[in-house]
Amino acid sequence: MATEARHDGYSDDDDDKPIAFRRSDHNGDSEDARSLSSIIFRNTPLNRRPSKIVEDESDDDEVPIASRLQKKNDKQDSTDEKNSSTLENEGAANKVSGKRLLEKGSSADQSSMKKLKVSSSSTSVSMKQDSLKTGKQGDKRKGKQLSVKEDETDDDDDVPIAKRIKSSNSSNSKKPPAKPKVGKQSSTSSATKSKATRVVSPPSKTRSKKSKKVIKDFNYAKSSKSLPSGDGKKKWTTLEHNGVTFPPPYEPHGVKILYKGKPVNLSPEQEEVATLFAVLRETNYYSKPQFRENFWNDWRKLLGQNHVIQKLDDCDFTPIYDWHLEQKKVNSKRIYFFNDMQVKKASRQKEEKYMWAVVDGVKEKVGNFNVEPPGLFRGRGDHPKMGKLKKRIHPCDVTLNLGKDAPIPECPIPGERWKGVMHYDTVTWLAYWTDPINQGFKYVSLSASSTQKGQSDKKKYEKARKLKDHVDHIRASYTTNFTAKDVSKRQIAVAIYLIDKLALRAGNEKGDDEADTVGCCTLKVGNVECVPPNKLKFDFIGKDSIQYVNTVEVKPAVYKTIRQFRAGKSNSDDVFDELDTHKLNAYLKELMPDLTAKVFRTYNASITLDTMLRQETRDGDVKQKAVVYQQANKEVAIICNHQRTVSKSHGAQVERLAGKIKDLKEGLKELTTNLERAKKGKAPLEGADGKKTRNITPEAWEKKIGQQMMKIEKVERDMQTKEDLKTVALGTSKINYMDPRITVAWCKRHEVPIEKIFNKSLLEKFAWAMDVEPDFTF
DNA sequence: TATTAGACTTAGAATCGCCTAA
DNA sequence: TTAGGCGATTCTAAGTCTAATA
Repeated sequence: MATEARHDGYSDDDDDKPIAFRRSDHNGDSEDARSLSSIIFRNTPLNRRPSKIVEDESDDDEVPIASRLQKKNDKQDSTDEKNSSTLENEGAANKVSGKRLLEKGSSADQSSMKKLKVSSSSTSVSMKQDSLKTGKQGDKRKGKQLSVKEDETDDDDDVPIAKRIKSSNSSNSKKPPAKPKVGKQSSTSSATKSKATRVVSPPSKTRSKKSKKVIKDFNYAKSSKSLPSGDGKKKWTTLEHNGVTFPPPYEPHGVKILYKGKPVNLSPEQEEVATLFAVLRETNYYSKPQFRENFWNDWRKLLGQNHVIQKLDDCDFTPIYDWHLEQKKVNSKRIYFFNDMQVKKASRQKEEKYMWAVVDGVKEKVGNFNVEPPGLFRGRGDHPKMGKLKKRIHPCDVTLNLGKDAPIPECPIPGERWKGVMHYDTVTWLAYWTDPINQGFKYVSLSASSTQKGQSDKKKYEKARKLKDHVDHIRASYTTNFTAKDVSKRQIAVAIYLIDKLALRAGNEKGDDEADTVGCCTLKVGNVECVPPNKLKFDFIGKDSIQYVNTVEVKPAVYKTIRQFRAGKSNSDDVFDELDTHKLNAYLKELMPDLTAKVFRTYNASITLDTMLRQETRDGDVKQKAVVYQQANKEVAIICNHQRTVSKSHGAQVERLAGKIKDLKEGLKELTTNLERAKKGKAPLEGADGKKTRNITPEAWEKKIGQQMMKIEKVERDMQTKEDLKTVALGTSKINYMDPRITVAWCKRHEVPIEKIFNKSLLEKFAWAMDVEPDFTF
């Protein structure tokens, strides 16, 4: 069915291209290749995988993204067993078409499509009553409260058997300290000397009702007996850090807003919130009714019912906005003054203390040591909570995670103290507080360049590589089930097909207090249209309220099944009404250990990159090779639907380039005329600026013409690239989906300095991948 | 079995800061 | 000197997924 590929949302532009991939003359073992990578690359044993050569498939266009990429050149490489062994992708390099729309207007209405979630409030209320009564609103979350245990002796009874088995099997299950941690504060801390920080129980999902007891003395530190959550595996043995920093307190500016044209006095607290609103004047939020309503509800609480301000629409925030612009201007200029540079340096030095943690004796960078400042919630899309006031976080909201013997950091705000300290070695976070908007947790963790994150990253890509060995079987399995009698089975089969073929996200259920977005399992009838004879047209709002629009040709059995699932339902009904992500992932685990829906995205992204780089890389300079990489990166970004908004200046930039092309073309015309004149022995014409042009030989004019044409080509290429990438975000796939070892190996094979592809941050993040052999295959 | 807390990854927007051209 | 462009970095929202719990 070779023709199908042309209709399933992928183009077959490459079909008539010459077989592309040729190995560089330098293999990875060459001296050149080694010297190239002398600093970053170190040769380590090849990460070999079982050899597997798959013969051409007859039905490639029905095969999901990755496998549709061709392996034309594998045979060329077959002398290199390691390199050719695992490519299994067929057909032309396919391209997802026609889905680069940021506008959401055409998307099927997803509102009122949400399922009602069954409330557990009745049970959680009683739980709350039994639990800790610290009186802190921030402790509450979804029917659960943080507890601080009073009696720690009878711990294991509270722990489920499965968890206890795990605990006894690993050293990481060592119980948290039985003794209170009082007095573990830094000796320099005056605030914390007087008020001992509590050692509280963690936000553990293993905590049972029995453990939830009221702490009588807030200042009395207690150890936690609750077992940690996370995956239960030990993440560290010793952990030290200096806590987190807080934004400076609000400094009132005294600029008055106008109410019905008259200046109004505001208290510092009221002014602070008014300023948070005023500075957003040039954003889309400012005019959104939902944003304004939520802001007004929260601001009004601060103003009080009897305040002179009774209506938001009668407020004029211009004076504060102007003040804000002025401040911005002043601040941008201040940097040029020596004193301000000094101030900046000093503040950096102050931050330095919080930038690092010591994990098992190794100094690691902390990712986000600054606590989020107060603000107005900026939920994406049509988030029902947008505009709500995000209150200021204080040290008493923040719980730290530290090694048992680590000193408790001094609280950075004099007179205040941490909410608590725990010693929770099966999680990676260093601190957390409760998100005042969504009652979830906000974590402070190590940076992306840390060993911990690196290992986790590597594990992720190894799992995706493993999928390659199972994917044929998985595809055979879901294909068989397209016609299963059992509806659930059929729904699982079709859902996995879509996840595999289109790299859709799993699609968890969402609540009414979240933006109305969908993924595969939550697709509504209105999101999928059947276009005869066998195409599906998708139009829905996905993660981050980014629209996904795509029309693809699918297997007739899939088309028929989707039509059945839609039959007799309204637009707001679920397509997969017998399916959720739990069932889907449970099924995937039967096919491959630890397999979940998201692994398909990583797999498809990485295999697409690997295959495209092998096919498309030609001899040429580094710049040309970098363009090939960018093209492959773009392909992956399109598959994953990674979009960005068009920059405000895009139009002007393109216009400028168009003007440049026009000028260059006029110049070319002049050059051609002068060439003709030179051939006839005539002097060249005057330049456009009226200046006399030097008389040169026809050969010299020809050379100039060649150079001019190259200039034109370059600017035209730049303009095209700019246009092509105006809505495509390349970074997300580079950071999260494409196995960095593919990139590193390709750089080694083709003598492209890795710095041309990875910036400083990525080099640090992917340090674990730098040793890969040049013949690494995903 | 369904629900959801908790921990983590993934995501686009906003901001920063360096460079270049006018 | 300034403005603008643009890649890098920071910020924090919004997903996924596991396992406890009702």
